[in-house]
Amino acid sequence: MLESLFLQLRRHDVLTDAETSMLAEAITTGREFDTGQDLVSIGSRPAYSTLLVEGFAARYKVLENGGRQFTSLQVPGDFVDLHAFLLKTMDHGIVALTPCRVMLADHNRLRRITEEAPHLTRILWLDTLVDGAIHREWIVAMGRRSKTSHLAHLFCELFVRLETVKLTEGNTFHLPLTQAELADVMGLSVVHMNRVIGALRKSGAVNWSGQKVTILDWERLQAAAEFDPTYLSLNNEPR
Amino acid sequence: MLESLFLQLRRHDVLTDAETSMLAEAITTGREFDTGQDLVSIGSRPAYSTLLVEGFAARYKVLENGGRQFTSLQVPGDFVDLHAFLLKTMDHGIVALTPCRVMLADHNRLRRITEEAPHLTRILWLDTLVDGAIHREWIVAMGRRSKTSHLAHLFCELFVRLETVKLTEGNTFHLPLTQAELADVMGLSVVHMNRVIGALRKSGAVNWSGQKVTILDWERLQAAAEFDPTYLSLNNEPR
DNA sequence: CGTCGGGTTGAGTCCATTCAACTTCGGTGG
DNA sequence: CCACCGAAGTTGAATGGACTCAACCCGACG
Repeated sequence: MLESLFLQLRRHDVLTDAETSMLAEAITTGREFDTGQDLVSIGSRPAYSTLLVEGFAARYKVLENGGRQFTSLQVPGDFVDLHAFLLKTMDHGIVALTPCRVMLADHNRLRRITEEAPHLTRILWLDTLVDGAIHREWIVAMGRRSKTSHLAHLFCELFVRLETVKLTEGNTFHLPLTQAELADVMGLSVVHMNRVIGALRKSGAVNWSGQKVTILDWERLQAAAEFDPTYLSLNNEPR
Repeated sequence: MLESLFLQLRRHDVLTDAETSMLAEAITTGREFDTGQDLVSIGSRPAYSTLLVEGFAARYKVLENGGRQFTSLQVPGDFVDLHAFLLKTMDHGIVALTPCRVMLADHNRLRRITEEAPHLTRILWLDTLVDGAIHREWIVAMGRRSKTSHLAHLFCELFVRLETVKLTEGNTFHLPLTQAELADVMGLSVVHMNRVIGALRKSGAVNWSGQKVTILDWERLQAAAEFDPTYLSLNNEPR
């Protein structure tokens, strides 16, 4: 159940057996959610952090006019609300985009880790820092990239992140989002989202149909996106 | 020199004298930068983290077409690149928007803190988590708020953050940004930025002229921005 | 007095939105 | 078996927002 998490963490640095088992012991009972349910709801003060084990989820905020904005997409192995361990109060919700299986890490256990396992603590801290780095990249994409470039960047990012947790096959990956949900990622209307997808499709670098994204020309996609994976901190080095 | 930092950290939780002095000892020599200089440059692997003591700075990325996007604004007391302690490689630059004075925290000292002072470690971790929360709020603003609402939100955020470090006077604060720089925050052209500012000014909730922002009607500004400061984690509680 | 950086304004173009219609596809019930 | 339905995707047309290009204002400063 925890392989995805460790695949992610071990891309950043080596984990000892002791660290692995200490973290594994902190993560207990699972739970399942249906599509559309909140894994974590806004305003809550969870006593545990949620590890996404299977399925896709997203962090979001809703405005008074009904507009919804996703602030991140979460894939298996992501600690979707590790930040709540210290932020205490959730300032946003997390919704299941597909049926999801999660496991829970008790905050008391996490606190114990910070007291007894400094290196493991740094790795968990790093995990939240990568989240922040992704946020920054999204801000850049929303502010200064063209819409097709933004979409291309998103595909690049998802491909790399899913590759880490072995959820790609060759140059394809499963993307169970509707165009309306993607619009809530990119801050567009559904109609325009559809046209941006059409444009990128026509460019020939990538195809997306039936929940399946196929990268036809990685070089060209990466160039269109100006994608530089540095921000994902994928190299393994002492932290 | 370090008051601003401690004002910020102490809004989140109590710091003991031992923690205060341990952190203070980790933060050494200062340095000064002129407007426009990079405090930290993209691609670098700093051996220390930079604490902004005086002045305004911003994190940014530049795209191939020359477009620049700020991903955060930094005010005195902000650890502008604490994340580099674990991310190692800077994936963005940090530029001085005014003359800046900074101090440096050696990464070896920070590592020692993670090994000897778990609670202080959690507070520093929290500091980076608040950064992430601000990023999320910016994503929401860029994606789904109207432009005037986005600007109003930014003013609310800056007011609250500057209030924490005692850089407000009544309902005014000093904002040493050009409209072009603000445009790089909001992802707009300079011309349109100017019009958005004009619109917000005309609404009467806030005024901005000569580097001085005056909030004329906080209630109305906050309503226009749908500003909820929860994401800044300003309540003091055990972390 | 002239220059330069920053701010402001107008006009025209392009982009993104809304509203609306229509398609496709799976699922469900008569 | 097929008729119907709803969710997702696609397309067209009209409106309004945001961009570029360009001009001009203004105050600081040499």
